[in-house]
Amino acid sequence: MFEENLEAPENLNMHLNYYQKEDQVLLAVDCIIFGFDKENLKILLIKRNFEPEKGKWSLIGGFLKKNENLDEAAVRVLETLTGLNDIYLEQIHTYSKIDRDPGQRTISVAYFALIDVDSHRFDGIQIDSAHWFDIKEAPNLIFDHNEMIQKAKARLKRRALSKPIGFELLPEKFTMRQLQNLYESILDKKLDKRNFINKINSLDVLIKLDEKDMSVSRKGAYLYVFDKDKYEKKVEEDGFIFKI
Amino acid sequence: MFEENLEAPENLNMHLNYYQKEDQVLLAVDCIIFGFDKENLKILLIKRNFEPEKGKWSLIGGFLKKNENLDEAAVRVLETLTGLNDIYLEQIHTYSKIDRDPGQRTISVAYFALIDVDSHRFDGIQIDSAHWFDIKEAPNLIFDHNEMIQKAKARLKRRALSKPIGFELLPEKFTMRQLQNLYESILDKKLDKRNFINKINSLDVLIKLDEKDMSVSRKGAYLYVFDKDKYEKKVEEDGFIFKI
DNA sequence: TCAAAAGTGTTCGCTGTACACCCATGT
DNA sequence: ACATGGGTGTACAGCGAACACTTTTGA
Repeated sequence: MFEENLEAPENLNMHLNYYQKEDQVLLAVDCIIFGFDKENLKILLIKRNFEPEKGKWSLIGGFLKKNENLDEAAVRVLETLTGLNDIYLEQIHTYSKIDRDPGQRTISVAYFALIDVDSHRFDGIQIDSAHWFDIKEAPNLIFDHNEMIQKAKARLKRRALSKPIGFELLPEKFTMRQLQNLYESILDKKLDKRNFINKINSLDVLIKLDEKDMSVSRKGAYLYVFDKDKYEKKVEEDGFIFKI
Repeated sequence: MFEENLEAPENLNMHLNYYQKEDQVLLAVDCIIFGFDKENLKILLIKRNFEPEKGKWSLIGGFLKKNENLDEAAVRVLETLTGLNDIYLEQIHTYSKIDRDPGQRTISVAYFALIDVDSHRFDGIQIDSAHWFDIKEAPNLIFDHNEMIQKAKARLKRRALSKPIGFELLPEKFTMRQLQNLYESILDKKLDKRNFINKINSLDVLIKLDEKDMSVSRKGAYLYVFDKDKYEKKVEEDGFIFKI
């Protein structure tokens, strides 16, 4: 599953002699993977099938390798799990409590990732014990992973209120209702439909299509796409800041 | 993380070998120490007296030890330098570019710290090559330390706009002008005197003393103290958020 | 015809911002 | 008397928040 540790142990001893005693530590990344299924905010977890804490739910993670930086390690871990490599990733915090991992002193750098659940059907999924949980119904996790999720949720909220980050979680085409559902999930509160739409429209970064999504209502709802070019031009020109 | 290696001691050793060969790294902390001298925002730097990059300016840092977590390491580094141990500290970001330190692969966790320059006269200062620079006039730094400072400044700005963090940087008693100077330094823009005072007063977390600071003007300026109890009570009761 | 979701504007209060003059005192 | 920084209030615009009814169409 995690193949960080599969090379020959030649210069192992050298390093052992120098650093094992005082200074070197294991460095891991753990990914808080948020998803959205057009209805609710989800989080991707795996069930451990090994000891300790076997059978318990955990974040996806892996160890940093010598030839990569942390961002690259997070991308690799994510790609190993999902087969995807074009995912929004952001470093959150580094956790270092001495006994946070009962097995061995391990420092872990938490990342959060945003995925559209439906568009990415995970053909490349490597771990069949992975499961999407509604963010409200996530189980208790091992180690300090609950704490990591709390921080990631706060970060997501903050990001959603400043950058149009939500669009990373949506399919290319989406309805206003879906966008609103997403923001309600992230902010964890109900929003007024008219105020929300007025606000979004005033930002002027969406393109309304002629197409309708007929799958939910009889009347059908217009589909929109995010106009990334327009958004980036605005950021450049007037320091435009997305704010809901 | 994932310690597949905890079932039996044999297993453990096997994995230990793997880890030491591949995964262990040096972990450092670097501190961005902000100070305020009643006039301007400052940053504390030291001149390196060892290779590599000897003679260049750098942040204060040190390596994580086995018996401490990162927060404790940051406290220790700061205390070693300044003799102070009751300082506001906050983790910012972890830097891991492969060749960021030409000497050896080192991952560094950046912290920012807030100190009132005048109240703390650094009797315990250990490194005589330390120097306070005006934030606008800081020299070029080694490695990725410039980048760290940029992020720390952004974090300080954000914090100053939500929590009354500025009071960490001020002496116990301060004038409105000093508080405004501080916020102008942090936000890097001029503020309107009347609007600032009105805003601060409406927050109702300062106590106006009868005492005046006569050192600057002929008229003298009233001194204030931050009412921490009142602030904390407000946070509890009405989820009060400091916002300037 | 009815059920279920989509779509659409206006009003009001608050908050941020712009702005100018008198006060107290030491020299 | 004057120079220096301290201290004070108002008016306006823009934004967020509250709020209800009509439209569409498949069943």
